[in-house]
Amino acid sequence: MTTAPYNPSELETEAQSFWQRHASFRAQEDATREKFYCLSMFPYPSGRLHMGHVRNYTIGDVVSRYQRMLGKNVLQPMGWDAFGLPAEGAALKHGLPPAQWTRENIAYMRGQLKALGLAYDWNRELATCEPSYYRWEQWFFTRLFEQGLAYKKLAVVNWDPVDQTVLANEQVIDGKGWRSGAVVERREIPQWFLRITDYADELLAELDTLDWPEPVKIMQRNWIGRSEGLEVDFPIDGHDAALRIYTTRPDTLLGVSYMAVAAEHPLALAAAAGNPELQAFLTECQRGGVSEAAVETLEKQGRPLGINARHPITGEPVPVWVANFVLMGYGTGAVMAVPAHDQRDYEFARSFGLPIRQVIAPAAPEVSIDLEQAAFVTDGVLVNSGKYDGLSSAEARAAIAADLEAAGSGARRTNYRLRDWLISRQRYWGAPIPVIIGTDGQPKAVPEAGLPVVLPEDVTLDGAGSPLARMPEFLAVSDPESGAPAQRETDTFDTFMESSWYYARFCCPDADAAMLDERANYWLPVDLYIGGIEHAILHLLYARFFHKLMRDAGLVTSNEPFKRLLTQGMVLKDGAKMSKSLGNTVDPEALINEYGADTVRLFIMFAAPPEQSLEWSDEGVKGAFRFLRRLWDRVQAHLASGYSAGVRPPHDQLTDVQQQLRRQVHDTIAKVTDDIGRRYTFNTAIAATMELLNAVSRFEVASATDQTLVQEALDSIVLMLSPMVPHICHHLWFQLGHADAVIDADWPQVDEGARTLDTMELVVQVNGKLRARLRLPADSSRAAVEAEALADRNVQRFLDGGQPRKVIYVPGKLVNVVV
RNA sequence: GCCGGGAUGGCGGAAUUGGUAGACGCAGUGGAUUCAAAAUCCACCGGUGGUGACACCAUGGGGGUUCAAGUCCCCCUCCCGGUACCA
Repeated sequence: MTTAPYNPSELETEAQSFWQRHASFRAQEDATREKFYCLSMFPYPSGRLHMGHVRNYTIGDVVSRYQRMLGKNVLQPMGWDAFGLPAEGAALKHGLPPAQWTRENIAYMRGQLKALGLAYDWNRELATCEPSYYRWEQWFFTRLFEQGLAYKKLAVVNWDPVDQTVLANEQVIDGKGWRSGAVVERREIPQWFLRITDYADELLAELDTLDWPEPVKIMQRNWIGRSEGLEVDFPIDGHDAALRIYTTRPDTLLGVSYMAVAAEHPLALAAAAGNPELQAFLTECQRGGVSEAAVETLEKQGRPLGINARHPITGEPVPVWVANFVLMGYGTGAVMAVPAHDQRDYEFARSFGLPIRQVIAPAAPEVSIDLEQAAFVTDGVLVNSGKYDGLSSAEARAAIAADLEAAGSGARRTNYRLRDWLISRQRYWGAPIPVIIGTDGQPKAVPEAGLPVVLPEDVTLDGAGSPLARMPEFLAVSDPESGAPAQRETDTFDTFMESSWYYARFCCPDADAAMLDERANYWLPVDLYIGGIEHAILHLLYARFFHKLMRDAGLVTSNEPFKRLLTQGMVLKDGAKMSKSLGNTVDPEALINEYGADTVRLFIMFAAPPEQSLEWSDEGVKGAFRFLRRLWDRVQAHLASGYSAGVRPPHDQLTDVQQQLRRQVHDTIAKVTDDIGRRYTFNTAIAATMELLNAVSRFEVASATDQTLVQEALDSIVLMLSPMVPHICHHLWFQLGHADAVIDADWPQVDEGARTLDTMELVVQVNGKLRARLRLPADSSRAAVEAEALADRNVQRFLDGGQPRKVIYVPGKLVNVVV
């Protein structure tokens, strides 16, 4: 009998059309069933799928299909994070409207996703650039605006003085504009914000309730950066207003040797008036990008302003400096500097010859410090601090805070590193901010009847600001209160706004009378969210915040959007991230055409565990293909063996070899279940099924019972692999004689009775070094094990006639003889 | 700069709770099959020494804790992610 060879392209098309015909992945709310909402981060439609997408979506698909086999009601949707900067870049380069470029990319990438055989409910597909989506975001913003949770204030941006436009941090390269090459300037403009800081405490506290990777939670905690400290006012000679700073180290207050303010600070501006040299320095400080990385890695520069602050305790004069590493708008735009106990202040003081005054000594006398080399930054005991001498840092913090509060020059305060979320962008390709600048100059929310504010799509970009500002048909509107002619806001939303609630809209994408309806509370929260580690802070924090806003607006009942999180690593080639600029990309589509989607999926799940970076290997892909062909051929050989599978005899009536095969089948089921269900280590799950297939290949079939056992093994392998390589398993399952599709089969059950062994293997160490192996009855007593271990020839050799000082026995595993 | 992560054979990785370092796969070597090649199958496959049994060395570098360390602690190097307007 000749059997058909493995032909992935034919078989994958067939399986996909089966799923489509049966609407297999359509998700229906059903209160009687346990739900599982599995979500992979939706893609930005950049043009083509890359391997990072393939990895992300395969992981989600494996979990979804596995959960379905456990009997859950699974929702796995897909959509498009469609607004964003690259569309504007492409528009400038190719001269076509961002909307057209975006929609063409979506159409192409949708086809690529379908070719991967992902179990999506395509009925729920959404794109954030559609008014049917962003109208609800606009509506929600108007609610936040009315509640005071959205507001406008000045903020610093990167300004390209040649292109006369605001630049994204990414568009600032070495302090210069990406297109013009002009030196970027810092400029303050009015911007929209959301009060995420109002939710800082809750965002911090509820991290503890989440089943997320600990590093991600730590990063979010550090980002929120809650601190207990003291706000201190330093009076300024010749000024009415004091200089206010915040410090978490009031214990070092007596060690202050200078103050530093931002270049935009009123004190700096006042001092520069009539001082061209200082003015030139302030202008110099305006140069360069605003990103924290750019600012913090600058060479620290400063100038004395020639004015003094008064120390709030000693009354001594403290010189005020302007410094390029202090930013206006982060905190108060001013800091106190204690060079002896802060490394950055130390380096600045060293550069500019400022005093370094020690006020903290190590609590343990044996610890020596050297202020000639570095600052001493840990807590200790106060010295050179007058009446506070001898107090511990903690005691001094309390005492100094109390004294300053009593004197009216200080106040204890909880502070956050987290800043309010800047949501306005001076860009075209985004959701218009639904605001009208009234005749009185005040911003007013667009009334509900005026929503959505539709973004005009037929535009030409020229790289100099938003085209919306030059479109009278968009700009002209009447003041919602007075009816008089007024202007629309031309800023658009940060695209993180769209990605902060799409997971909820997937639950009810067709709701046209509300942002969300009751279906959202059936599916939410997302049970498993999968995406790149690069989103560990911003996207995930914004989405958590937005969820709480929606909860407080009565739209959802849960507190958190994503119960469990899986952060996937990057896909690398030759040790570097795949990117067009490096020319090391691998096109998933070409590989699917050559080997089939199953091979691509299998390799990407096998090459590394999901959280680690994954090194691409073309040879490894071939190996994955060979394995699938071996699986295919093994099933064909089984079907052609000439024996018929029947009822399996009881385990204890099987031969040793038969029992051994069954034991491996059920050991493997147990391992794979744990690997997929708990550990998400798909690579080791695949390795275990490969070993099982190797065992089946070695197993000689010479009876109906043998055939029955091989059938059990192959059934199990196909079931366990089906989440990862669903197309080939769809066919093999039917070939193995099952009437229903493998997607509707139950996950295999472990037969514990098949796993018991009546012997155990122990390793014997002498002084922690492996010296022998023993095979003993599984029920051997400790005394019997020790006796056998000590009797071993090699163990005797290493005892060298000496007596064991101690014998450590780890039951079932190891004996360590200590001499 | 700051926050988080990583480093194991020629390569990707395994070792799940401190208990056999190198599972599984790739590459390679030898053999079978073939007119030949591809494909497939079998065997070997960290280093050094030894015919061998086996011994010693070895998980980025240095130190420590422990009967026992890839795993825990301290210090260091390099690489990666984030750093609020890339998504």
